[in-house]
Amino acid sequence: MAGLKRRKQELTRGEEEVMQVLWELGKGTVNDIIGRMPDPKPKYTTVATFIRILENKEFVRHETVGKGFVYYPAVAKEEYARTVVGNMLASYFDGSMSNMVSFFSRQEDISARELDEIMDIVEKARKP
Amino acid sequence: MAGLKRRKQELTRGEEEVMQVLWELGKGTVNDIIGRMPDPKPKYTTVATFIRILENKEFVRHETVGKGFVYYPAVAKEEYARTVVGNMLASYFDGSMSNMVSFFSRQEDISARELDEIMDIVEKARKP
DNA sequence: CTTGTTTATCTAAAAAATTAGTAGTAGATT
DNA sequence: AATCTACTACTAATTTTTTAGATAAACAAG
Repeated sequence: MAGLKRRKQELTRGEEEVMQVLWELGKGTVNDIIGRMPDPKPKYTTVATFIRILENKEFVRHETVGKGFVYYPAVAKEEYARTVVGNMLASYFDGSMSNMVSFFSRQEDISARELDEIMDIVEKARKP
Repeated sequence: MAGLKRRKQELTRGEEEVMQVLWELGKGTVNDIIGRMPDPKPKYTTVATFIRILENKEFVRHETVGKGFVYYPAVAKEEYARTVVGNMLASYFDGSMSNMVSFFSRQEDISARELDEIMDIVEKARKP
């Protein structure tokens, strides 16, 4: 478009769904991926197309095993999560993680156990 | 598709960009919205189309002011942020906010000041 | 009151994303 | 070797999203 510009290196929803399966599997063939997808399962060629797109975007690579290909992530889930979280924080919490935590704790969307855990994590991170 | 199913009540990227402006403005005409969009600005009818879609999705409403319409959000930014964050946590952090905080504190993506702030927030939330 | 301006609605073109068919190939099977 | 099978590559149809033109209505200016 114009004012409505794409954020670079973002996956579409379909691409992301395939990546999620591949992150879970570690590696696998197209059929392995389909096997992990919920019903109704997409056709082989549909998933193969997403894989091709993901290889072009350099999110996926493959190696030849026997007659066919085994695909695996070229971008770690954690690495992509950073992008996603960064965009989300920028869009909704002024780029600040503490703003986000603050909002959710006010909303009581975080359980007492979660709060305890966050407390521990932050304490440890502060004095290493 | 099939295995690749849409998450309900999610906005497309273009729709979301218009919503962001409307959330920022509180309320405004189509031209007000265009005025806040980055160059190159979209055409009037482009934004008007997104507004119509957003009204159908009940994310936006309007009132008549003078000759034209003034649009305003029907869904608060915070409310939609919950959906977005919820989906993100489910996809990348096993649904757990503390997992997310943990990951980012390990990555040293959170500054010392942010950690202090989160500490304060969590402390206060724990004993009200 | 006629002409220009603004703006909402309707329609549709263009682009992007999703889905899937077909063909070609290499290896397995009889 | 001829056939069958499983797979990748290529192509394309379909659907969704994005973009914007054309039309019509309301109002303002001369």
